[in-house]
Formats: sequence, structure tokens, C-alpha cells
Amino acid sequence: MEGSSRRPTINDVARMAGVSKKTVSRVINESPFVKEDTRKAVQTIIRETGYAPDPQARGLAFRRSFLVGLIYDNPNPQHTVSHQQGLLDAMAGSGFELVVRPVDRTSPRLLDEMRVFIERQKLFGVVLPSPVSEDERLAALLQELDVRYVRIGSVALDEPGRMLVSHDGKGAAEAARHLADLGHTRIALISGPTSFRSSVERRKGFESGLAERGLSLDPALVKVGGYTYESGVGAAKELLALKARPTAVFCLNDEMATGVYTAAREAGLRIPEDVSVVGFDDSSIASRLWPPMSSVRLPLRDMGRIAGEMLVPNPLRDKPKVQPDIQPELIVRASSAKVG
Amino acid sequence: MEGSSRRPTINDVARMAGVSKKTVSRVINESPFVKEDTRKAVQTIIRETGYAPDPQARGLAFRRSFLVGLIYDNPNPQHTVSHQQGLLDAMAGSGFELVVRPVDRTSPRLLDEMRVFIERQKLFGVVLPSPVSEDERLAALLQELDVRYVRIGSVALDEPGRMLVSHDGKGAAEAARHLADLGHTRIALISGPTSFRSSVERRKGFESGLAERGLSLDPALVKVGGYTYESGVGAAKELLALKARPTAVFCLNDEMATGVYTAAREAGLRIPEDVSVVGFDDSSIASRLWPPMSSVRLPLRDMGRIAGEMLVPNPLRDKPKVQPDIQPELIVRASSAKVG
DNA sequence: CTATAAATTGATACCGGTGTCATGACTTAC
DNA sequence: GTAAGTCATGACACCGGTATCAATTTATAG
Repeated sequence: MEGSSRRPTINDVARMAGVSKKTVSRVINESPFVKEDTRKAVQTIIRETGYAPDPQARGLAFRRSFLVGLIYDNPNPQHTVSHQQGLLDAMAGSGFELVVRPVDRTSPRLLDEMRVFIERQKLFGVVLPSPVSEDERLAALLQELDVRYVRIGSVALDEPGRMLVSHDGKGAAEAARHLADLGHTRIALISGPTSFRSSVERRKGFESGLAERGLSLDPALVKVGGYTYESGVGAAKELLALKARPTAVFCLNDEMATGVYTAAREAGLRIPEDVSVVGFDDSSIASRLWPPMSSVRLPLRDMGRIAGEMLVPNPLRDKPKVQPDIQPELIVRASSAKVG
Repeated sequence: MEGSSRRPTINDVARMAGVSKKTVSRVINESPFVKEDTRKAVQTIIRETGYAPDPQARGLAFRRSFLVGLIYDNPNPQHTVSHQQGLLDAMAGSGFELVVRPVDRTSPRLLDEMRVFIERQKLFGVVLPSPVSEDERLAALLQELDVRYVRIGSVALDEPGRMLVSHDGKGAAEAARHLADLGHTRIALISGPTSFRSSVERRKGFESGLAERGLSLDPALVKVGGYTYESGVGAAKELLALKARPTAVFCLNDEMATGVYTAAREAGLRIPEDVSVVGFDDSSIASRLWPPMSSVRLPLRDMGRIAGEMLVPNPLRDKPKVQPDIQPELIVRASSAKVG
């Protein structure tokens, strides 16, 4: 089996099959201009030798690599991991590889760095989870460089084939209806930084959900946090110290919602008896806290997978099928209960 | 500035500098056989044109890519993320890119898949965090393929340049001494699967730490979990139902330790008054739980960074310096207190 | 000043694929 | 049966670099 120590090249296959390397190339690339007999003969040799084309050489000739870049700058590693896993699910066995690239989206050199990264590596495609996906200059650069890309974000910023929308607003609206249906009327909101599109969308969705139940968001009950645990503690302390204390708090991510637990404990308040809490992300901590926390779940891994399917052709997955719709889902646990 | 739309190649630079492409190649590769004047002239052109060699072409000629593979199969995504971040820290600006590759270490086709992956991509190097790092067949394969690699694991399984040791045992020993010093004598252990080297090492370290204080591990107080929350709940339930109930529980990871919180609550026991808990990993949940959990911290990101420094030459980091020693550290919080 | 050694440099082949275009074989039309 | 068109294939250049080795220049020795 192991005749020579080095992997066979296209020349070896061509010689063994008694054809030119160009014909082997045609077989590899599924050119229709190959006689059936020839194709089979070549494929037999390919199978016997275990030949696989060298991605570097192929990429050099194609002027395009077989690398997909994941460009991210998410404060929540959970998001990155999940997206990455999903992407890898979709890419497994496709012959493409995933190159990960964290960036600082506030860096003035971001665009230059991205240009160099993409041009140098001649990336086949790029996946941009939020908040990087929200940078229109970056999207413009990708179009200029003629690279395939998929942006993952909470709202449609691009044409369908290039944008995967997670509809964060719908999930937030569901949370709003849930709390309203439990009888809450003084519902506080701990938002993330308004520079994040997700914060804006989630807030909008939350407000529209409240509106559906005839409620509106009291500006005095809105705090802007930084998507961190500490900022959640701080915001919750202020909210829980109010004379007209809210009976429920919705947080735009679980980190901050966890901070509400801490603040509530310090204020001597019980969850959910004194204050209901609903988070966003359904991170692993949500179900570990006591009481287990209600939270809006985004199918992050699925989103990564779908983005991958949109980007790379995968022979193992035959059906290109319609792009499934991503829907957030409210997971109701014990941290949200009837008011009173 | 932007004369032509395509990036300059080595030929452009050679023509503009009035030398052959081979000389430009020598300058790029820092060959000592280039006259100072020539080198400067070429470097000037390189700077002016913004030329950068094509990694694919270079890799093709070198028979080696500029890709580093991260091969992992860790049930705890936190570990993967942290290692990955550290690796990327070390690789930033080096010209190398990180390709991530999750695997199933129990798959019978693992070795074949790895061989194909490494040979096809002609990887420059590979990083193997535990538990993948514990597979000796894989290490043998990497040596056969003549690929640089760094194994990250709890104990030395390879020569120093190829192994980064995290000394999990020391951290576990510290936890043991900590609990013993608090007066605990009936100390339970919830272990991970013994197929994980980390479990074995942590347990050994824990036992030696107990021995230092004149204690020994009671086999009746040892449960083997699966490194999951659920297994932690199950193991803790059994332990806390014992007549001779342990006054402290050490868990070989935080997931299981979090399960002890749940089991204790269900059993009506208080932490730390009725039972002290110490975890391992110092994952983010440890400090969010109530009471905040004592846990052994491993500098995972630093480990990734050091592994990266061991693997890739980085011009931005001049000092190769001695390999720093990785030391676990016990973070004492409120879940461990004097026996009483 | 000449012979010899050492330092520089470039011509050419090659890494392992693909694109272009010409060529020969085979059909189909008349 | 011959002309024209289609199909199948290969020769050769090329993608953008590096390796080899010979050629040229410069330095050192005698």
C-alpha cells in the first residue's frame, strides 16, 4: 500500500492512468468534457493511490484559496465558540478549512488589516458574526475584493444570500409578552451598549412586545450596561433601589442578568418572588443559577452551520435546500413568575 | 499609490529593483548572501509597493504551509476558547494563520483523518491541548510526518520543546491543603473519567496534598463523574446522603462543582456552613455562583500563548526567552470555610 | 599583477496544479 | 464520400514563489 513515502501528485496519477495531467485535472474538477471510460480509469487510479490535490497548488492556479475566514470581535466567547462549531459542522469534509481571526473592530487599522488578510490568504469566503457584521465599511471592502461572505446579525443589512438574520427583536418581544402575561407592569430593561446593533434591535423588539400588551417602557426603568456582569450588578442596584421598584427586569444578555441575581441578593430581594429576571442568550450559566434563569435562546450553533452552508459547497450535503429561518426561543425557567 | 489593481508579485519587485526574482527572494528570506546595497534597494521597493509574498506560492515551493493547526476535542468549550485566544495572541503579526480542527478522539479513523489533514495542508505546526495531547499514537504520527507540534497537558509526556505541562496535580494539592487547613478531614472527591490524564493527575495531586497534612482519601468518598454538570449533581447527591457525610467536596472541574451546589440545595445543606466546595478551572461561573466558588485556576490563555511562542517564530516578539513555568493557582472564595 | 578563494547574482528548473488553444477522432449534414 | 461541427485530449505557458548550480564580481594571497 505504502509504496512511496511522499503523497502522489497529479503527475503520478496521469502517468499511471496513461493520460495527461490536464485530463486528470478535468476529472478532479468534474469537467463534462471527459469520456466516460477515461473518467472511470482516472478515478480508479485516484482511489487506488489515495491521491488528493494539493490545496496550495490548486489555490495558486485558481488565484483563490480553500480557506474560510471567521472574523470576530465578540465580547462573549460563548458566541464565538458556538458559531465556530456550527461553521465547522457545515465545513466538515468539504475540503475547506477554517481560519479564525479575532479583530478589534474599533481599531483604525481594521480595514487595512482585513484587506491584507483577505488578499494575502486569497480567502474563499468570510463569515462575520455581529458586531463585526454591522460594519458597513467592511462589507463594502469585501465586495470590492470580490470575496464571498455571510454576515450574521440581528437585522437584515444586506441581501439574503449574504446575510443571516437572527431576529433578536422577536425573542425580546417574546420575553416582553411573557413578563406582561405574568402580570408585570413595572418592567425594567438593562440594555447593552447602543453601539451594538443587537442592543438596539432587542430593545425595539422588547418595546414592541410590551406595546402588544398595552404597556410601554418607562424611561426611568431603563439602564444601559456594557454587556458585562459588573455592569449588570451596577445597573440592577440602581433599579432595585428605586422607590417604584420594578417587579421584573429584562436584560439584553445573560451576563448582566446574572448581575441582577447578585444585586438582588445584596438588596435582600428574592427571585422571582420579589423580582422576576429574564436574560438573553441562554448561556450555560442560565440553567446553573439558582433559581434557574429564564432566557431567550438564539440557536448560535445552527446559525454558524447555516452560514457555513451558505458559503461553501459541500458534496457531503447534497440538498442546498431553502435557507431555514432562524428563530429565537424563550426558555422559561424559575426566575420569572407571576407578579405579587 | 494604487497604480494597478492587483497586488505586486515578486516579479514586479525584481523588475523595479533591477535585480532577479531570486535576489528578491533572498532578501525576503534574510539570506546572508546579499550585498548591503542590494538589500536596501530591494527593501525600499518592497516598502514602496507594499509587496508581501504569497503564502500559497511560498508554501508550494517550501513544501510547507504557513498554517498552524489547533486540534482539539475538549468537552469544555472554555478551554478551547482560551487556548485559541492565547495561540492567536502569540501568532498575531507572525504571518502564520490558525486553522481550527475539532476531532473525535475516540474515532477509529482519527489517525487517518489527522494524516490527511496534516499532509494535505502541509501544516507548519500543530497544537494539541488535552485530552488529544494524551494520544501517543498521534504524537508518533506527528513525528513520522515531521511536523512541529506542542502538546499541552497535565504531565510531561514528551520532551520539553514539544510539551507544555500545566501541573494540574500541584493545583489539586493546593486545594487539598487548603481544605485540610480549614480543619476538614472527611473530604470527598468527585473525579472526572479516568481515561482523562488530567483526572488522574489531579487526583494524584489531591491525594499527595492530603498526605502532606496527614490525611488520606477515603475510597467511600470518591465518585467518578463525567466532567458534566449532571454527573456532578448525581455524584454529590450520593455523597451528601451518606451517614458519614463529607464536610468538604473537591471536584475535578467546575461543571461538576456547580452540580454540588444544586445537590446541596436539594438536600437542604448550606455552602459553606454544611459543606465546603472547591472546583477546578475557575471558569466564569465560579465567581457568579452564590456563594462564589473557590476553584483552582489554570492560566489557559497563557498556556495557549506559550504554546504558540514555542511553535512559530514571531519577529514582533524578539526575545525567545526561557519557557515560563505554568503554575495553577487556587482562587479562594466563599464556598470553602472552616469546618464547623 | 596574477591566481585562487569567497561573495554575489542570475538562468533555469521545479513545486503541483489550472487556463488556453491546437490537434486528432468522431459525428452529422449534404 | 466529403465538408463542417462537436467531442476529447494534450502541449505548453503560467500562477508566484524557492532550489540548484553556474557565472560573475570582489576580496585575499602570493
